[in-house]
Amino acid sequence: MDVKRSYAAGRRELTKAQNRETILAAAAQVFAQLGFARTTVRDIIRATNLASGTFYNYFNSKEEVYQALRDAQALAVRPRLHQARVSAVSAEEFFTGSFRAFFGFVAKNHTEAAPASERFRMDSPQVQAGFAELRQDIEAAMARGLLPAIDAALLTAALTGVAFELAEKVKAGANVEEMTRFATALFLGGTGALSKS
Amino acid sequence: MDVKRSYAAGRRELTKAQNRETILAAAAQVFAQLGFARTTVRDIIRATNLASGTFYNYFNSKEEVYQALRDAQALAVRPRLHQARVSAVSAEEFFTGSFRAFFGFVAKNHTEAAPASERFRMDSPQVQAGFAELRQDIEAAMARGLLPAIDAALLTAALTGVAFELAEKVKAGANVEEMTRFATALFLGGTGALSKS
Amino acid sequence: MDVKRSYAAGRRELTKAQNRETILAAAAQVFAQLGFARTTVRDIIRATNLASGTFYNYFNSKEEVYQALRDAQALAVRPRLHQARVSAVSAEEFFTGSFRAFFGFVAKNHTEAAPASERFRMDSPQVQAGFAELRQDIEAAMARGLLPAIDAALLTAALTGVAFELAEKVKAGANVEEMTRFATALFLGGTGALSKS
Amino acid sequence: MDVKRSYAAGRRELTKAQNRETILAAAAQVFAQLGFARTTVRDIIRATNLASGTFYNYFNSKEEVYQALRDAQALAVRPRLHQARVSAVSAEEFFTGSFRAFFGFVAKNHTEAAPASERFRMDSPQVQAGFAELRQDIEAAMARGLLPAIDAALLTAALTGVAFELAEKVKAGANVEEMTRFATALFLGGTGALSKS
DNA sequence: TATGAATGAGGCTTCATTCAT
DNA sequence: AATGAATGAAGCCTCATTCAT
Repeated sequence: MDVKRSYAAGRRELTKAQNRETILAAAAQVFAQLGFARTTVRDIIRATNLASGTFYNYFNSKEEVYQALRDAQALAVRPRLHQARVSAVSAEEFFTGSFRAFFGFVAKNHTEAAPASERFRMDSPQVQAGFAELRQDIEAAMARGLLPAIDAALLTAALTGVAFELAEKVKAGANVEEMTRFATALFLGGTGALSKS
Repeated sequence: MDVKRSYAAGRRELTKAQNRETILAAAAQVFAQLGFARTTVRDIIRATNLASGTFYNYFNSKEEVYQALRDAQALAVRPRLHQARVSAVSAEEFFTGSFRAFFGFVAKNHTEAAPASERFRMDSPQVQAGFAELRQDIEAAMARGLLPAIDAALLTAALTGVAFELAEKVKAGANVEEMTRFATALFLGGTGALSKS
Repeated sequence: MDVKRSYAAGRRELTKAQNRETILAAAAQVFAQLGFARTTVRDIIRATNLASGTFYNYFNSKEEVYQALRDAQALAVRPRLHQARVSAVSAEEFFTGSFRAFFGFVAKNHTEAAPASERFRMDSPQVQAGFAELRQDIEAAMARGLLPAIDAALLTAALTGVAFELAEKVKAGANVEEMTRFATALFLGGTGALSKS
Repeated sequence: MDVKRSYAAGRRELTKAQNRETILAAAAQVFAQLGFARTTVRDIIRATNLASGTFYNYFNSKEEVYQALRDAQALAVRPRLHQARVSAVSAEEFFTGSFRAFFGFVAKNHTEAAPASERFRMDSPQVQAGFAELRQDIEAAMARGLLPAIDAALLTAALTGVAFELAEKVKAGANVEEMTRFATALFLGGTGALSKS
């Protein structure tokens, strides 16, 4: 019976992980199709083979699923962004590396959203941590003399705004390198000017 | 009889206009508190003294109310932005005037939003028209030689992203002039650099 | 002022009658289009130029409008049916006259109903009176020796059933004379057989 | 585990079947009391111990419930009617058997309807199939020489009209045999006359 | 742990009707 | 008498969540 149990437990573990992934994959698809607001837990369940009750063994709400998805994305993209920034030896590399990594990620990972769906951004802990990390990297770069010493909070905000706005262009098919060049030049020139003002 | 009718009509229309305003005001408050997605028509109605059915004499959905709010805002702020841009005689004036008008409007008109609520943007015709106008103004400024001839679509996106992102700082209490200076310097330097790349 | 008042009163009378007719005409059309069950008072009002409140100066519900329509129809067709029956000098004339008058009326007065609409029959007082009259005419015809002395209640029911069922064929385009011949022969032969059983 | 599952499934399905029957029984009662048009889904739910949402696990609308009821009735009565007709070796048997089966069924299965409620007929597939079957049986009987060769469509309509109209008498307490005799004689004589005209 | 039917709160909307003008 | 906006009851239906199996 011990053997049986441990075997069963092993199977169960596997199934647990699989079910979680099943739900996440279904949710990613449904969110992309309907948008977050119009998606219901039922929609997610219906996109799987699982029973409605099973959902609640893994998540407590669609918000939790959404955060898990965002966290997974952030976990996937953050190290790359961070790496691009800490290894930069010039301001140009700092910006180019960051934007290229971000736009590249967006180009690869975005799914077609419903056309008229609302645009929104939910600040999950991981996403917030991502922005905090960006700011820390900026401050570190300023300390290293890579970037001029300007207001790091505002620069973070500006970078974020431009990155997300151009990301829409990328989703619409724009070229990653062109977006990267544009954003890099904008911030290179912009931070140069800010350092003198 | 004519007098009576016109008097009656006047009274009626006054009440109607008042009710419309009542609903819009309630909706603005509830949207700010709960965010658009979590707001229901019932929430809006409950924030007024009106009966549930009355809502439908004025709007067909929360989306319609939202668009009416956005349109009203856009109508209020667009002429000012447009004016600031067409009267600019230098790139600096172009950016400074635009950002100052926008941040000033945001500082005066924003309502307290729930801190972690989703951020979203609904593209009502008026809002879209506002972006189209921005782009046309940019292109006109390029034609006038005020701005260097760079990709107007990308510049529009970047301006939009920075403006909305810094607007959050303004809502959080940041100084309008400081935000204006920062954004202006960023884009002055940025567009200068882009024109040479 | 007296003159003025009486003139006004005259106008009003006229308007009153007109409004009633307006509502009845609109109701007839809407009932035909939507069926009785799916028709609402609002639908009827919307099919007129009148205000919603005005409806209640003339009728208290759609049921009342419906009865008024049925009564008007019954009033139009009953005298003809009655006349056809009392003037009959043979059983054949009795049936032929009745059916021809009924089918002819149906052919002229039916309006296209929604295809999948429910079929229903509301027994307004006038309609009930119409059936009572049929039965009386039947009994009178039996007394005159025109019809054999069989169960008048059952004969009334059978005539009614056949008449309404064949009326559907008439509405679908069947020939009035053919339906009349068929029904007449059926009841001539049928009553003959019943008198011998 | 198999045992457990099948047991559980058995229990579940039992409850499901019971709930379905509960809803159907409640609907039959409410339809009879209020008539179809005035019945709401809520009325049906209120006539059970079930929660409002439960209704929608079984039916999507009152129309669906109604069709289920009609279909069940049609399924119950059609084979008997069909059997009575195909086994008939004379016109008299054809009519007698049909009417007796139908009136007998009505006498046993009818529920008390509100007296002045509308009478209506919804043409569910099963009901339509019932009429089609009647017509086919009639045509087959004509082919066999049992019935004279007259217009089968009109005969079907006439039989239907008389059957439903006399069924009202049965519901009101009339004797099944007497109704059967009356209807049979009517159609025996009637078809005889029609064959000669 | 998985299942999936039951639950009932709560969303949306329409409607008949009232009543101030 | 006519108007038409306001009313709120009441319909419809979906949903997140529970819980017996």
